Amino acid sequence: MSDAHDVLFKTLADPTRRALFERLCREGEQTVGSLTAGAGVSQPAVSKHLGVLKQAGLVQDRQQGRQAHYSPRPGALVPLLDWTSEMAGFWERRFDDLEDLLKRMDQ
Amino acid sequence: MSDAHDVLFKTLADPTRRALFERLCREGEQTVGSLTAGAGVSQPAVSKHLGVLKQAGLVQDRQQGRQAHYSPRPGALVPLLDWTSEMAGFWERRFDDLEDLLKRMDQ
DNA sequence: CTGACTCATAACCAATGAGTAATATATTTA
DNA sequence: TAAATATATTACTCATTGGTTATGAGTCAG
Repeated sequence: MSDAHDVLFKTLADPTRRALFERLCREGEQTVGSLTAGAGVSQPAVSKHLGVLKQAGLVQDRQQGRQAHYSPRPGALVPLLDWTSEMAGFWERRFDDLEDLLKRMDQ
Repeated sequence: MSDAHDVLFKTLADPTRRALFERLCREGEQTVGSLTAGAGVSQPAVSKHLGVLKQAGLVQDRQQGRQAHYSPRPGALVPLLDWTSEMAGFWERRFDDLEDLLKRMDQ
């Protein structure tokens, strides 16, 4: 029952977590320490959020010594983009139908 | 602190609620009764979800006698589409930069 | 007017989840 | 080896929320 959309929406619904993901998208790969500075929460909280983001396939990590470098995973947002476009598309189509109907009635 | 993206993601994060919105997008305007049939939950639950969707600007309602007709609100998904495109765009840009760098190194 | 019908609201319960402090693990440095 | 550093994990608390049943408010039919 719990499809890809579910995981994506749930993961991005939390503002702290979404902010972390945004920073990674804007600024590229960063360590947990760097991300913790600026996030308004503790280091364990950041670690947990990164774990959730990783589980959702939104980020990947690379271990280097005692530091963990996280970066956004390209393509992870595609299902979200698809879903949104599809939903918007349904309305568009119905709007076209309505316009067609009105045009036909206008004749 | 709680911006439009927050409301949209939080609202769409619940699968039951997202399913209701999807049905409205696919099939167009429907009454609460019609929506309750098929949603796996009680009528009050559906009403509450519709209230949240309405609060988020994702749907609108129209009263007709004792029935409430709900329909998706066009344009409500635009901020979501924008955000997703923007995030995907950041990676794109960085990817281009990387390619440029590799090309320059190749010379 | 009365009873049936449609939907919203109220009151409550159980589960989820985001946060914390404390601690464990692993790596670098002195 | 011992201390310091970087991150993950554990155990816990607290607020939020999605679900329920019961009921209220409004509308239509007999």
